Amino acid sequence: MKNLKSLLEESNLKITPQRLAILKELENKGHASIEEIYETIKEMFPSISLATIYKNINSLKEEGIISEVCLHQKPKFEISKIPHAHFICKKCGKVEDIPLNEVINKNIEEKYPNSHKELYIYGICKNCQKNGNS
Amino acid sequence: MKNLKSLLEESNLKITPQRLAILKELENKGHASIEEIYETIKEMFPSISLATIYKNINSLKEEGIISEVCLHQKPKFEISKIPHAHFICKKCGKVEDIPLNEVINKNIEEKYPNSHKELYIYGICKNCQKNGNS
DNA sequence: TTCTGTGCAAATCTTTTGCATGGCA
DNA sequence: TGCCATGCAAAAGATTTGCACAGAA
Repeated sequence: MKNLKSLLEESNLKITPQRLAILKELENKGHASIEEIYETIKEMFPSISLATIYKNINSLKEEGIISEVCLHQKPKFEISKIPHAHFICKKCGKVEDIPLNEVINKNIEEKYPNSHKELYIYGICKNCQKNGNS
Repeated sequence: MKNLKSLLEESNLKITPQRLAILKELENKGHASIEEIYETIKEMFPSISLATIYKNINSLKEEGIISEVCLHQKPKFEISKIPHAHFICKKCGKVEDIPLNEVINKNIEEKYPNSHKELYIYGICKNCQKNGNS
């Protein structure tokens, strides 16, 4: 509980019971969706509003205190082809196919055998790196 | 155009101009979102409905003709920590942290230097592999 | 006391569904 | 001809916004 409070103290966000509850839930579960957070917090905190969860998740993300695990991004589609990895630009959303490197492939196969794997690398593409920062 | 038609012929789906247009758009762009598909097709095909795009994208996905690139999945959040990869179960949605393997890490760094990387491995977790197929 | 955060309600956006009509096989 | 696909409109779901009040600093 101490650590969570200090996360907020070191940011531009005020300490509120709602924010502490959200962080506590994330600490407990490791990963949680908006709904999961809402349902759990509502039990001890019946008056909390979904809008508050959304607003706080967005503030906490902007401050870098929390991260979004499945990058929220419009889903895109492609005609199915042989397995390959994807490079997805976090700024412009462009998707590039990249061949599934043998080294990576074997390495993951060792760790997660018999499992359909899909590899995504999120980054900033060459173009966006040139034109503007962050 | 010939190949696209045969994709449908070999499936349980009927050949319609709308479906061919969607596949053609995906072939041209490589990857496209629902909106992008809709906007482009509407130009030559003003009467097409967004619902038709959605329905067809879902049918084409079920037939395995197309794939979803950013797996549509409720976004989840976590307290920010040192870089690590995520294993995400495609069935139950559970997220597991996995350490960023040195081999993988270096390998990607060589290919995509100076780029904030996030690695996701989508698969079926041990639990779901046990309980039921597919 | 000041200013940010909360909670409600409404607005907006995204996706799905029902149904009558149209078109492929 | 039979049945699946389309297009419209409405429904359902997800997320954002505006505003008045409450609470943190």
